[in-house]
Amino acid sequence: MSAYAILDRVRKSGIAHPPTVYRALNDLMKKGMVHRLESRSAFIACGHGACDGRLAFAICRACDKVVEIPLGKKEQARLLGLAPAEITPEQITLEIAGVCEACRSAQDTSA
Amino acid sequence: MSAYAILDRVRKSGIAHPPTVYRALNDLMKKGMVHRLESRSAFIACGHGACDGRLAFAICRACDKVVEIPLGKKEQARLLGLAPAEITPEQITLEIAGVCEACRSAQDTSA
DNA sequence: GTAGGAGGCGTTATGTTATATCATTGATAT
DNA sequence: ATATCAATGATATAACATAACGCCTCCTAC
Repeated sequence: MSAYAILDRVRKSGIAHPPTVYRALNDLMKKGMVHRLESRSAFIACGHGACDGRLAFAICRACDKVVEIPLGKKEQARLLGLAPAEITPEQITLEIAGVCEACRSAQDTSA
Repeated sequence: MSAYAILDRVRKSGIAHPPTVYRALNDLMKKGMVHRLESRSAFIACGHGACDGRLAFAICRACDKVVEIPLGKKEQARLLGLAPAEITPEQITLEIAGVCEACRSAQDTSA
């Protein structure tokens, strides 16, 4: 969901302004309960309640379905290792866009 | 640079409105001459004139310096392979945030 | 050559995402 | 009780992006 979609939802249950929503999202992200999809400027509730490790995401470009991909230590290390010597890596953003099974089927049908 | 930073620059050399800039950026991106940094909502000129292959980026969180990281076929395949069976992967977004050497030194000095 | 239409470009307007800033409330120590 | 500071609430605006329209050019058919 976008931050403003969230805002619309919570308005019904009380007051809410953009900064309130963003503050809540930031807190939840610190706790690993919400993740941000950089390539979509959107947010998603963690499917596991809370994640500690780093995650990648697979995102359907048609229906926006998102699948979390936990990154093992080896994968994390490998990804961090891609950074040039000049930049000490700290954080990984990995998002894989594609088409999910359902949308691919729908596409075939319409074609 | 952000799209609006570009806009400010080109205003001096004539007319420019946001859609003009975004259209130009989109064309240049198709040609591989400009890349978009999803995690920053910003754009960068390709350091190589033009890239055909997929790229990752390393970005200094302090000074916004960006280093392009060409992804070899093996790395691309490995990254695409992280996608779950449910989603057929098409595109990779990989951005590594960190601190560059210069900013790390500056930090040490001030500490 | 000129009427009609497709596509590109400039422009206006607006939509979407995010944060700076100030006010208010509430807890804490004295 | 009151000064102080932190957390929350609210206003306003900044930053990023695109929808939609009109004009102009260029191509084509006649």
